[in-house]
Amino acid sequence: MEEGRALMSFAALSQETRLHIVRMLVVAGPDGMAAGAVAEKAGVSPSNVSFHLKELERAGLINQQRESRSIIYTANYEGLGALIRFLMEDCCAGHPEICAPAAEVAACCAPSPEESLQ
Amino acid sequence: MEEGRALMSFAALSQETRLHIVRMLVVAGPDGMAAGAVAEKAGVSPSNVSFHLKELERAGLINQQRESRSIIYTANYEGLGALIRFLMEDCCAGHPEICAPAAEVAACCAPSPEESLQ
DNA sequence: TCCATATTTCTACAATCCTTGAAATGTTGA
DNA sequence: TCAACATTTCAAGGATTGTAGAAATATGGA
Repeated sequence: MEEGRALMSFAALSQETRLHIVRMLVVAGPDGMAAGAVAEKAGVSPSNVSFHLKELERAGLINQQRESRSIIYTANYEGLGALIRFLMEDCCAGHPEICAPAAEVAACCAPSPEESLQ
Repeated sequence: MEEGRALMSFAALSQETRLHIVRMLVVAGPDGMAAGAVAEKAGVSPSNVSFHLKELERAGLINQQRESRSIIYTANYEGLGALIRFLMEDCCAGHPEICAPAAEVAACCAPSPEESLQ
């Protein structure tokens, strides 16, 4: 991930409403949510949610696609993963002191491929 | 990590000079760097570097300590690690699609305790 | 075609952030 | 005590960002 994109991503996540939106969309999964639903759940006006959604998309953290009258937004897993990786290897230079705690999280949320059944 | 601190951390990292400073301090390791050295290496004025260092400290990403006339800044490994963890578990809800790539990085930069010799 | 729905774009304004240079603070050694 | 050094604080200005509401765009159905 290039630095410019990382800077945009950090800026995108540094705003409360936008951080909430990302969380909501991650939880919503591949089905995503329509802009209106996001606005309602986040408690902001349609025009305001549109402003923030655009910012998040510009940063590569969410995706959009039209579905009839609605526009459906989904979390961009690739973008979010790339940002975490940037933070670990580019920014923190892979320092074990920093990355070790993250490794624990990774270990418990990402079961190894062959035993991902339970 | 509470949300407010995460927001501050993201804001802190969303500025080019500050991102560079964090990188420099991570690389510098436990010895850290004096404010003046940071300013010179980052190519900004003393007062400007002071402004950014304060912001980074407020966010909990760096530490400071006076050493004679100089003030030595060091990366705050705990703070940086906590931010990565926040991004993985709180923000991204531990989604394997997002965290798996991070797990690879973690695996290669954090050797298991009993074989950290080579 | 016309209307209702869903969303975005535009405009204006307030708030925050970044930069700059000057002045202030704290530290050391003569 | 005084001068030099390292850094921070302050004040001012310009730039960027966030918010609100009105107007515009796109879609689908009567």
